[in-house]
Formats: sequence, C-alpha cells, structure tokens
Amino acid sequence: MLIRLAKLCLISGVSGVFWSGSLRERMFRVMSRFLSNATNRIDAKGRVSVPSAFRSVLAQRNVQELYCFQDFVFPAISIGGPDLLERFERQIAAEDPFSPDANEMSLLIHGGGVFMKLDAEGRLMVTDFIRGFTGISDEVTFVGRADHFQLWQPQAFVAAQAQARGERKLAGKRS
Amino acid sequence: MLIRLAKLCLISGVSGVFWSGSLRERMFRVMSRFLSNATNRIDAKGRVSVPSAFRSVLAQRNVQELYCFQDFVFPAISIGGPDLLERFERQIAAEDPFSPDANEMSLLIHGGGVFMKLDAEGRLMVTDFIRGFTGISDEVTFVGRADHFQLWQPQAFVAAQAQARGERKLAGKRS
DNA sequence: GCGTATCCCATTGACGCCCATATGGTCCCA
DNA sequence: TGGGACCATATGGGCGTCAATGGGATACGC
Repeated sequence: MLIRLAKLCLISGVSGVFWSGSLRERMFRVMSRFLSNATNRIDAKGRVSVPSAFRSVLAQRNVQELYCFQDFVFPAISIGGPDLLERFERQIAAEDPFSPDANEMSLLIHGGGVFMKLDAEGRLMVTDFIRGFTGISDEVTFVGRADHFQLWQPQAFVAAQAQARGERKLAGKRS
Repeated sequence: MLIRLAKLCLISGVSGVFWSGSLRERMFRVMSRFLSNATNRIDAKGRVSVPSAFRSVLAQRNVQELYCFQDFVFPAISIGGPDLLERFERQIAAEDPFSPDANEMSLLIHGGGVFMKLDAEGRLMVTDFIRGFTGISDEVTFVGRADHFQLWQPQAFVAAQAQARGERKLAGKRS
C-alpha cells in the first residue's frame, strides 16, 4: 500500500509540500496526463475503482464518457475521452478514403469500441468485453499512457513491462 | 466491382459526409453515433431486440423507418435511416447515369435494399433476407459503424474483427 | 381459415444510484 | 516526536429502474 500510494504521488508530480491548498488548486497543479500504474480489486458485482489520480485527470479534461477499445498491440483495454475516438476518425479521414483499410479501421474502432461511464464513486464495470480480451479475472492494473490509460491483467503487465525493459537495455548497449 | 462499390460507400459514408458541417453539428453527431457492439438472442417468433443505445440514436435522429441493405464488403446487413439511402442516391446522381458503376450500384441499393420498422418494444424481424446473406440463425451481433449499424452472425464478426486487428498490428509494426 | 405479423402485458436479470464501512495517510497538537 | 483526530480513497452491498426476453391475444394477408 505504501508503494502504491508513493506511485500515485508521483503521478501528480507533486511532493508532499505542495499538497497544501484547496483541492481545486491541487488539481490544477497536476499535469494533465495519465502516468504510472496501480492495481485494484474487482468486487463481487464486477466493479473496480479507477485510481483517484486518473479520475482527477478525467475531471480536469471534462471527460464524462470513457471511450474504450481493445488495444492494437497489447492484450489490454485502452481508455480515453471521446477525443481519442475523434483522433482515430481523423486518422481514417486522413488515410486514403478509398482503401479497405479505412473500412477495417472503422470496424475496429466503431464496432470494437464502447462508451462507458463511471458510477458516483468512480468505478467502472469490468464486462466480458474486457475480461475476454485481457484475461482479467479478479484484479485490474491501471496503466497510464499519457493521453489515455489501459486496463491490464496484473501479471501480463509486469511481464510486458519486463520484456520492454529488456529490449530497451539491449538498445542502450547497442548505441 | 465490389471494391469500386466499397469506394463509393466510403465516399458517401464515414469519411465524407461525417466530418462536414459546423463544429456544433459535428459535436451533436459525436454524441449520437452508432458505437460498440452487442449480441442479442432471436426469440421463437424470429424477433430480436435492437440495443437500447442504438434505439436512442435512432430516436434522436427521428428515424422511423430503417433502410437495410446487404453490405458491399462484409457478410452483414447494414442499417440506417432514409438519409443513408438518399446519400447513395446522390452518389449515383453525381455519376454518369448510364455508367456501369451507377447502374450496378442502383441494382444493389435499390434492388437489394428493404425498409423495415421496429415494433413497440424496439425489436425487428429477422427475415430470410437477413438470414440468407449473413448466416444468422439464433443470435445477432449488432455492430455500430458511426452513421449506421450492422447485423452480423456473431462468429463471423469476431473473425472479421480479429483479421482486421491482425492486419492493423502488422501495419503498426511497419511504421 | 391458416400461417404470419403486430400489439400488449408479464417476468427477470442486469445495471445505475445511493449509502455504509474500513483502511491507511495526513495533519495537528501536546 | 509520538499519539490521536480527521480525511480521502477504496470497497461492500441494498434497492429501484430499465432493458431484454417470453408469451398470449388480436389483426392481417395469402
């Protein structure tokens, strides 16, 4: 728990000293990006609390509805505001409109994406849509990715992170 | 031929009309487009409930009659309001009326399209017209495609989605 | 008149909304 | 500096509402 909160403290990029002042002031100091990771449990009804730091970012961006889709690379669900979807749609529009790629892209981001919203306590439902693709069963790891965040099966995340770290290490030795 | 018609579909569909209009119009559309997917059962009478989220979009657009046609690319039935048909007709009108493209497109969207309407509970009849083309038997997957939605045989949808994701993955690694 | 489609009502199971509790951290003060 | 009050977050659960589904009854067409 200590470690988890220490991480969350880093999310906001603020040391203890700056945590004085009103909540509003604090929220505006926070960099508006999703950073770090935290693991929460799923309750009996299939809900999980989104980390407070992430909720703060969402609130600052006035995000009411969450756009969720299955990540193209990792076995994870990527979540952002409607702007994330719009970015994909611009990408479709920018592509050759005549290409079948645009059609397949639409199949993924429109047909494979869902809008979700948090309940009053900042929790979201972990649906079969999420479980099936990620392997999540009873715990969720929230991973910040700057402009969006992801839902991972905890072990899958540490594994992917370890692999990524290994590859960076190799890359560093090469250069 | 299929590819040419797919191009026409895309011209008049997602990448064309969708991003035109004022910012206000666009924001309105953003909140009320067809998104995500859901699988519902067909009852003993051959009816299936259209997902509530889709019905809300239809209601918001004041769509009473549904225009349905066999998709040009996928083994799915595409469904939208009368505006969808009108868009195709404008596309035909823009071409040489005697061109093979216009002729064949008319054959598909006029000859292959039907009007349907929902019952009081928001259900639609799954006719042989739908079953034959999609392979649907006892379950229907509704797939949002922004300005319209589609009816898929559940397994066919996951297969097509998986293939699209696979190609997308390759494309991502290339770039 | 028989099969089919439409209308109306009942059921139930899931989800949203609400409040309660616990756990751990921060802050204040002696 | 250590203890205790206070607070925020995470978590658990009750309950009402609504969507999805099933089934009976009626109108319509071949």
